[in-house]
Amino acid sequence: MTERRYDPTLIEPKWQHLWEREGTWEVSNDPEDAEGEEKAYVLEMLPYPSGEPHVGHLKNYALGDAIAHFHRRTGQRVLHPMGYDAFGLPAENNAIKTGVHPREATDKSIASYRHWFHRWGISIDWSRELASHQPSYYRWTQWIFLQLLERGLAYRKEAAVKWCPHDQTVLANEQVIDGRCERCGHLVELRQLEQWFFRITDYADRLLDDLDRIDWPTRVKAMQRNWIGRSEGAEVTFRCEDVDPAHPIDYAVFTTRPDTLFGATFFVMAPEHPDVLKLVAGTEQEQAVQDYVNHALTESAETRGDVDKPKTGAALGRTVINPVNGEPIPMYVADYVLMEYGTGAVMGVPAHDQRDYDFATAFHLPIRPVVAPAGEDDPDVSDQAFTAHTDDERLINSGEFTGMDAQAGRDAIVTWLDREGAGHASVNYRLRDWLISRQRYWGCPIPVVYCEKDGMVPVPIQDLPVELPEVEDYQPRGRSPLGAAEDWVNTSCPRCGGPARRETDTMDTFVDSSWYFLRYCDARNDEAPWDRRVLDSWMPVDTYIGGIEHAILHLLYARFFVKALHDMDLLEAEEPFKQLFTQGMILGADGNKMSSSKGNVVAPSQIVERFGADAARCYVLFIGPPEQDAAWSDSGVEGVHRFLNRLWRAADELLAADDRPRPAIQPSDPEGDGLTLVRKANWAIEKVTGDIRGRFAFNTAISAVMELVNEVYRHRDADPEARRFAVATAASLVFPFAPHLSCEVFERLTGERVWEQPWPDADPDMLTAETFELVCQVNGKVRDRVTAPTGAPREELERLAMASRGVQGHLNGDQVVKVIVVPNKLVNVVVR
RNA sequence: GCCCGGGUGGUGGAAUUUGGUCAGACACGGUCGCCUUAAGAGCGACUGCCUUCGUGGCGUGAGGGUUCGAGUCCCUCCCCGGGUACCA
Repeated sequence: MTERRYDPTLIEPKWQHLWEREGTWEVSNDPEDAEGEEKAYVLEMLPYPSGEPHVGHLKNYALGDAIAHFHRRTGQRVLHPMGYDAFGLPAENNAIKTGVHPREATDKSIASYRHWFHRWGISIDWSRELASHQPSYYRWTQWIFLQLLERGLAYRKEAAVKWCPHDQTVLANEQVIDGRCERCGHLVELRQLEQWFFRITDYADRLLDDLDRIDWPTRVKAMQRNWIGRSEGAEVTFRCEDVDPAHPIDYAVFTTRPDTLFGATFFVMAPEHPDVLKLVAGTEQEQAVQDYVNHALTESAETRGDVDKPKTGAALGRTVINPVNGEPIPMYVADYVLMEYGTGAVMGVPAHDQRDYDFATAFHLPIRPVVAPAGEDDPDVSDQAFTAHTDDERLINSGEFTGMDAQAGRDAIVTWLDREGAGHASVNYRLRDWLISRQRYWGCPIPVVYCEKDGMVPVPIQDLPVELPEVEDYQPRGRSPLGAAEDWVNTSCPRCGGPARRETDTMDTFVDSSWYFLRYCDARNDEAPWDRRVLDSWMPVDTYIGGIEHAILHLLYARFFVKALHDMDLLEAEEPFKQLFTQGMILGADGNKMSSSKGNVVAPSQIVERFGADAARCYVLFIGPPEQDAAWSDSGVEGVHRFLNRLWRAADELLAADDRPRPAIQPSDPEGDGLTLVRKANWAIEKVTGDIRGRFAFNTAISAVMELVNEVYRHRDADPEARRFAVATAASLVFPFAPHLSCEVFERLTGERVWEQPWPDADPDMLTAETFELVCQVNGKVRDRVTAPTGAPREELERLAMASRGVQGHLNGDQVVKVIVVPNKLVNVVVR
């Protein structure tokens, strides 16, 4: 065979077409086909199609593909599908600007993504492809919505919601970052609106507890725990008898420190609390309180949220009774108390809470310590005693509870409150229900209608999908653009047949992506979202790969969906993603996040055109540990390309001498350089396998193949059969990272399709040499190295070391105190 | 503040499983050589710092400690990145 240059533009399309023609990566749902094979569901987060894919996508899919390929070749039945998260704001904003239907830009972008996934040679089961904007998909998104509605997990309520004045839509709490819209950065306002919610708070405990059952990065788990924010404590009732002693009003507060109840010296309500103005009506405090509340409500979330801001507030001129000691304490309104958390009111315990301390100092309120280290009965409160915590804290100044250990006192006080009907143990969450309505066009319509007679009526399942109507104007004007499609909005009530109007809000796009991994399992099912038997055969996703930016939103919502659907008996799994892998970002060459304004964007298309898909894929995996961020380097890609080229030429040299394709079998009794090569090849098998399995260390896996190839170059005179074995092994091992080159080289050498070959097994006999270099230390310093037989007993190693010249030269006649022998490694002689 | 990560050459990083030699694999960059009319590609050698070149000294953010032996374990601290925050 004539010499051939490594030309990715020739070999890559060749294999891509073959895989496509043969549907190589399609996997059947028929249990008959499984033949006892284990399943592996490998999934990368689906892309939001916008323009062309960028290097982050390349890394994401190169990672997932490597894992999918590895599982296939180790005998697993692999589901590796692809789809598009097609609804969303960028396409819609573009439509507002250009007047072109968002579907057009979206479909164009999808075509581009699809093209590049083929061009990168990602092993996708294309028969399951989906996009969330297709009626055949969102029909089932609506179906799931109706299931949630039926079980009370979807509901409508009027609430103060976060409103983005720029995007003209409400936002979920999770989409508000530092008081600003996560998408456009505008300050978020509060609006009182009737909106749709999903009752995710019902699942707070399970979402928290089940984190212990999944193999996710600790930091993602920590973020979710943080977000759910479970606090254990007690609800305590304070009674206000000032306004009308005949009709006392009870105010509950939540506290995590019921043990400090005797230290409450004041009581504070949030400015939004509905009773604040009622409490001061007609009193001399009315004007001052009114002014303060107005000020607090108009203040931006940002200013108000500033922890370092001095405490402000206004006295209400009323008191409440502390249930434990009957003491009246003054009431205030202050903006450091939030209406959204707990009950919107708190007890002020300045001796044991920083914020209460600051407030008490500003308003000259008494500070009474009630918890102190054992033996201290009069701790110094000027010094913020609450910050110090010791193990032996006891209650002081606490009536009948005085002297109890803090933990026991806490329990005793809660028990007492319960008995007296003045409180009970309670748990609070930071997590709020998920607000899913959006006043935008490009989303999944909410399938309900409003009838004058029957009120809110769900659209019957047989009428799904409620298709998105065509409109002229995509601009939201404080209400959904869907409202303008009069023909669509006006409909008849499914219940009474009378006139009705459709819901015009669409769903948050996170709803679409909360169940797509379920649909892949049975993507072409027209009768149901999935067949449960099929679904259960694939779920859960074994390995899920994506960016850390989805640590809270998407991953929490998807977990909620799976739990809710499980409770409806629609699937077996209780967690969607058994193992999660969060990849790091690829930064620009300057170390900054890639952005067109910085001019540091690397387009994968350019790299693929210049060096080929294999080099591009290998490079993004070789660049560093995949979970870490890494800066792009042009010379780095060249280096990887050089390596692939060297592998190609190593094969080419062999083929130039003998181009008969035949299985590359390990020579039975290699010697000399041949033995070195065979050993190195087996070492590489062991190393690459270990690096992929268990730890996703693709960077070191690739470097091991590089070492093997370097070794082949170092021993060009070795026995050709040993070289053939080494080169074919390198080609086989590099398959998950550079599949095209791997296929081409492997086929030319052996006549076989590499993906049909089982993953190689290392020959244990070739993993250890007969001898090793024994390190001989004296007092921990290396003084000699001698050759010793592998597996030699301790005594022999000790004898060899003691006899070595280096050790003898450093004993200096000192007394040998101890000899440490580490088999197959070293001997350390300790002398004095 | 609280919760997660992390700090190793000029650079990205390696040293996996239970602490076990020689820290720095692999790659980038650099220096030199071969090949070439030349350039490029390719091939090969060297490349932590210091050095009075000695079988020399110093080196994994800083300081302590445990150990025959520490990048790896423990304590104290500093710095960087991320998440979260008047959440009671």
